[in-house]
Amino acid sequence: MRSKVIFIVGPTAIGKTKTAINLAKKIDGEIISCDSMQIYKGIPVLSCAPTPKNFKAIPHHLIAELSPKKEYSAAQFSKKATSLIKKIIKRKKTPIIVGGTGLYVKALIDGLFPSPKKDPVLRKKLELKAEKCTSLMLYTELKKIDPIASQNIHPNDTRRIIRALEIYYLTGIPMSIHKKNTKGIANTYDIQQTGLLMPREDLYEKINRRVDKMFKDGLLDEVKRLLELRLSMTAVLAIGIKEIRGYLNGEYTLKEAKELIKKHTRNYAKKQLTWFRRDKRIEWFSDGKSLISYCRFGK
RNA sequence: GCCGGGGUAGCUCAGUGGUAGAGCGCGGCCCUGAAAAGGCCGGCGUGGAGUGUUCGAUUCACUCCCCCGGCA
Repeated sequence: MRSKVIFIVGPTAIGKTKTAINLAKKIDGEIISCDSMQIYKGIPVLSCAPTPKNFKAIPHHLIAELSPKKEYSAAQFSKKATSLIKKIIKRKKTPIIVGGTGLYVKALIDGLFPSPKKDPVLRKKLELKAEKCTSLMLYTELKKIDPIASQNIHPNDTRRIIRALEIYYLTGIPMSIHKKNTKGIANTYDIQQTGLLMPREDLYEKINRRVDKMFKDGLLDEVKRLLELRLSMTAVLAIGIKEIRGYLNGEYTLKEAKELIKKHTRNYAKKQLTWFRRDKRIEWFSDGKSLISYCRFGK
């Protein structure tokens, strides 16, 4: 019989962390964070990471263990998480993957094809080309070498065009061919994907309240400290950093910075919902209790 | 009360005698090594109310209502 691996996904602020901890207590699980920001050290408030108190009750992984000076990616996550799952199952515990970073979930479940890391030199070259000759030119180039992949990429989406070209130039094989050879943990384990959902209006309200609380919990000082470091390209993208920097530079008031953070977090939640809605394997629940009960006893 | 400015999308506003747009918001979508990123699509409207002029009014005229300044 295949071992069970549970996923809890959903938009930010909906209560995944709390639900996961309650579930872990009931089924003797260990939590793996599937989140592009919680991996970083020194940003507990900004990333809304579980508190050390939670850590004591339930083992947590991939939280606050990477310097914000370092980059992180779906591939790194997938690799780390796959090996953690193996270890957790060996200990006769149930892995619970919790997080809102949709691509990371997909990378883990369905796999990433073995592909080259980003090549900064080649990328720079392509970026310069895009700047000089417009992205349409790169798009035409991609269309020639990989017509299938180009169908799902918009001519304006320079970043995605560059990645597809990069893969081709580094491997000699078009991305769409690579894509057929992916294997994720879905081949090895019994995946149970669950999600939390609530009316949009309520969620936005909850997000607004949480941002207020983040400020009370010392967000401003945390970001000030962070800004003294040379942040990596990925860490610097956490919602809250550029907004607070704008305030510190005198571009707008603290109140305005706060409203911007709320807005950007709401926009982020919306994008997460679009991403997860697409995956028909997810079982949705409107509260943590019914999710937990489903994971324990089935429907 | 008088004088001036203004009432158009959820908000801020543009424009036109042939039933309306922009930015933001909001909604939908795409997606493999930056994903809290990047990209695409959608106007969501009783044009303050009414009367008149006109083939035709959101646009012109008049009356009323409401907001903002100034004078009383």
